[in-house]
Amino acid sequence: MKVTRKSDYGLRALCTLAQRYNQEPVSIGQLSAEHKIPEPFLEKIMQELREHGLVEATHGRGGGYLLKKRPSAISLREIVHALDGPIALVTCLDPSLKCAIEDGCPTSPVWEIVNQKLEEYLGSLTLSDVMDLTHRPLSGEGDRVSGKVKVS
Amino acid sequence: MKVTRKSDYGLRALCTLAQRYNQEPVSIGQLSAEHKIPEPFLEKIMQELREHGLVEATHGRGGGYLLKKRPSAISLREIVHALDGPIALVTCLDPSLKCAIEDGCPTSPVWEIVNQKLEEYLGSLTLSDVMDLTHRPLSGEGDRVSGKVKVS
DNA sequence: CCAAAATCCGAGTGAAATACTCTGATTTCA
DNA sequence: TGAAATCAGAGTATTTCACTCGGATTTTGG
Repeated sequence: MKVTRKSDYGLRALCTLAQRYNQEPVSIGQLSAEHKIPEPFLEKIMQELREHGLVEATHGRGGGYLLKKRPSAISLREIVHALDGPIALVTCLDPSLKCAIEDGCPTSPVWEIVNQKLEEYLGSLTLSDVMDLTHRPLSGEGDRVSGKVKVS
Repeated sequence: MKVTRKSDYGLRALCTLAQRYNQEPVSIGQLSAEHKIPEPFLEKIMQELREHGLVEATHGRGGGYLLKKRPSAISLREIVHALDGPIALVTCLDPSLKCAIEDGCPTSPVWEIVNQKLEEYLGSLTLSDVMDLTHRPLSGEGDRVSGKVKVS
């Protein structure tokens, strides 16, 4: 039950791009230095994000990556989908496979529900929300609301 | 982002035990035949469930496993915890490890929130709910409520 | 009492997924 | 034209997963 490092690294990089939204492009070198992510690995990640239309790249000297949409229009769900693929909480739910037990599989209905809940929730969180949370971490003051992110 | 087969298999086996709550114990042989789970693997799974107090075993002829609590008192969360360990959506969140980036990790706050949501949700679903869902699958009739399980 | 039926326990293994790396090509701009 | 950047695809090491194996222990029916 894990989000891969790819998704986590990708999200970190996107946070930086969100901060510099509408500014100069940011290179892999800068991003990997800032977040201590291995360069060639991050390169792959950024490529996938580009292929999924979350980011655009400019080549050559002074080049790098830019967000293609505003931070509040990019959901966690999109990011995870781009890097880890659609969420299939259980192997059964992977559309490319078929459940061994054809009829009346006793568990897939629940996993489907949980899966959907998770997708919905990830869909409701945007890059802006992530940045808000980073700058005002959850500590002490009980339940807090920031934007549409409710913790309790 | 997957629940392991262990958790899925464990849940299936527990469904059977829930059906026979307060009856004779059910052996690994019966359980593995019913759900097409490899016997020695299921044996391990049942042992872990016992170690976590979800199930009790009786040895020898006619022996097998029984639920230790009523089905409505066993949550999906407990089951997953017993078999896959506490949910750590991202490696960072695993209490036994430490985040590479000590301060101001830009992503852990979000993952923590999502993690907690997921735990809460799994905690709200019980074995009884799972069984209700199995017998009345979600199809056609739009959003439906069964017990405290809300799908929409 | 003893043999069969069950669980218990610890170690081991094969395959797949994850987390990367490497090499070289291509684009862009100063 | 060459340095700085991305692009593209193949390759590899490590870890996790999904399961196996062998033998000990407990219980009960006959």
